[in-house]
Amino acid sequence: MTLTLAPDTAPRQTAAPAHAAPGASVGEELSERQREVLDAVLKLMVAEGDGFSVAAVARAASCSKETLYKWFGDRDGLLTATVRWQASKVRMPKLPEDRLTGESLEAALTGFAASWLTVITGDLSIALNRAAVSHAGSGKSRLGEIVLTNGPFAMKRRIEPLLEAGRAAGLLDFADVTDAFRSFFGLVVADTQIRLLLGEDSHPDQAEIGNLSAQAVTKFLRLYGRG
Amino acid sequence: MTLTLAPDTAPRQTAAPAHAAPGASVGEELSERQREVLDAVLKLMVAEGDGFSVAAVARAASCSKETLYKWFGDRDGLLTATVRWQASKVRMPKLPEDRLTGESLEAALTGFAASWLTVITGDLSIALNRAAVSHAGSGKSRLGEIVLTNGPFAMKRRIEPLLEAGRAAGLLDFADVTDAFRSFFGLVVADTQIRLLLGEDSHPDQAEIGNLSAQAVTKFLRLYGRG
DNA sequence: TTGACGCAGTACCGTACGGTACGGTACATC
DNA sequence: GATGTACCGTACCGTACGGTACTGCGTCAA
Repeated sequence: MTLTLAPDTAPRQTAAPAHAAPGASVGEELSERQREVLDAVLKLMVAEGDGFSVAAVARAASCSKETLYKWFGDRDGLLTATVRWQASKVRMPKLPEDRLTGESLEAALTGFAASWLTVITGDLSIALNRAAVSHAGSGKSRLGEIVLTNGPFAMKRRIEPLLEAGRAAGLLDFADVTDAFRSFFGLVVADTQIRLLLGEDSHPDQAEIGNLSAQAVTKFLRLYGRG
Repeated sequence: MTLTLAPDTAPRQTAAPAHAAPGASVGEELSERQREVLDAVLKLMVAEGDGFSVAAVARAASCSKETLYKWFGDRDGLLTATVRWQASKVRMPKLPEDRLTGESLEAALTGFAASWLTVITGDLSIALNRAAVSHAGSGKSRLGEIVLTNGPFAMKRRIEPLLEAGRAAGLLDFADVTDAFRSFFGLVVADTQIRLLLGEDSHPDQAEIGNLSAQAVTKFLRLYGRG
C-alpha cells in the first residue's frame, strides 16, 4: 500500500511563491523527467549527504540549473520534492485480512519489524534522515516534518490498528496503545538507527534483520501477549 | 564520574597538521578562556544548529578569528573541541556499591534511564547530535564518532556491568548482555530521540521522564527479571 | 518555412564564508 | 624603558555556491 502523503502535507506554507514546486506534493504530479532528476538527487544524497551544490545536481541529471529552479523553486524545494518522492515509493507490508490468530498476529508484527528495519538501515533512508535532522536544526525547511510524518508517525499509524485488532481478538493486553507502540518501536529499533545516523557502518543483512525482528516480537509478546 | 575521553580518542588521524587543535582532547587541557569560547559555541549551536560562521563565534565570544584559528586549527577543530568539551561535562549516576538487591537494582536502572532521557532530551544534546549526524554524512570530520563514543557506547559500557552484577546476584536472567542492553536502550529511548532530532518539540519534563523511566524499567524487569 | 516553446549548457552576479594578515593594546619579563 | 607575548578587532582575499540571464538546439504545430 502506498504511503499517501497528501493528507499529511498540511497547509502549504504561508504565501508560497508562484514558482514554488508545482509537483512538490506527490509522485503522481511529477513528469517522468522530473522523477529522473529527483532520483539523481537521491543518488547524490546517498553519496555526499546534503552538501551537494545545485550545479552538481544539474551535472548529475544532465539538465540545466535554470530548469531545476523553474521546476522546484529553490534548493529547498528541490530537497523537499526529493524527500517526498522517496517517501511516495516506500511500501509497508499489508495487514492480515481475516480473523487474527496468535500466529498471524506474530507474523504480521514480525513482518512490520523486518520491513521497518530494512528501511531504516538502508543507505537511502540514512541519507534522508541525516538531511532531515540537520535541516530540522536550522529550522529553514520542512524536511524534518516530512520525514517525521513518513517515518515514525507513519509506522505508528500503521501498527496501532494491528495492535488494537490484536486486543480486540483477545490476543494482546494493554491499556494504552501509544505505550504499546512505544515499546514495540523501542524493541525493534533500539539503538540501531541512531548508531547508523552517527556513522557506524554496521549494516545488518537480511538474516540479522530477521533475527532481530523475531526477537523483538517475542519480547513484545512476552510483555503484551495474553495467554 | 567524569566521562574520560582520552582512552577512546583513538589514533589521531593521519599526519595531523602542526596547527591542529592543541587542546582538542579534554577539558583539563583547555584554558579558562578557551572553555569560555567553547561554551559560547555551545550556545550558538543550540540557537542556530551548526550553520553559524566562525565570525559569529568570534563575535559571540568576544575574541578574534585569528585566535580561534590559532587555538583550534580550523572550523572542524573548533567543533570537535566543543563536542569534546561538552562530553567531558556529562556525568552519569553512580552504581550501587554494596550487594545488589532487587530494589537497589531497580533503582539503579531507573536512575540510569532517567539520567539518559534527561540528557538526550536536552537542547544541547539535540543540537550536538544533529551536528554530529550531519557531519557523519559528509564524512569530513569525526564528530559522529565522538558522539557515538560518548553517547550510546558510553551508556552501554556503564550499564553492562550493572546488568552483569544483577545476573551474578541472581536477579537477572539473560544469555547475551548485548541483547539485554539493546532491550534496555530500546525500552527507555524508544522513538523519543529520533522524534526530537527530526524537530518535534515535545520535550518531556522531569515528571514525564520519571514515568517513562519507571515504566521502561518495569518492562525490562518483566523481560529479564528472575523471580 | 516559420515561430513558439522547452530545455541543455554556460556565462555571469552577488554574497557569504573560511582562512590570513596586520595594526593596536595590555601585560609580563628583563 | 625595551622587548616579547598574547590577544582583540578588522580589513582583506579567494572561492564556492545560490540564483539569474542568455544563447543555441531540437521538437512540434500551423
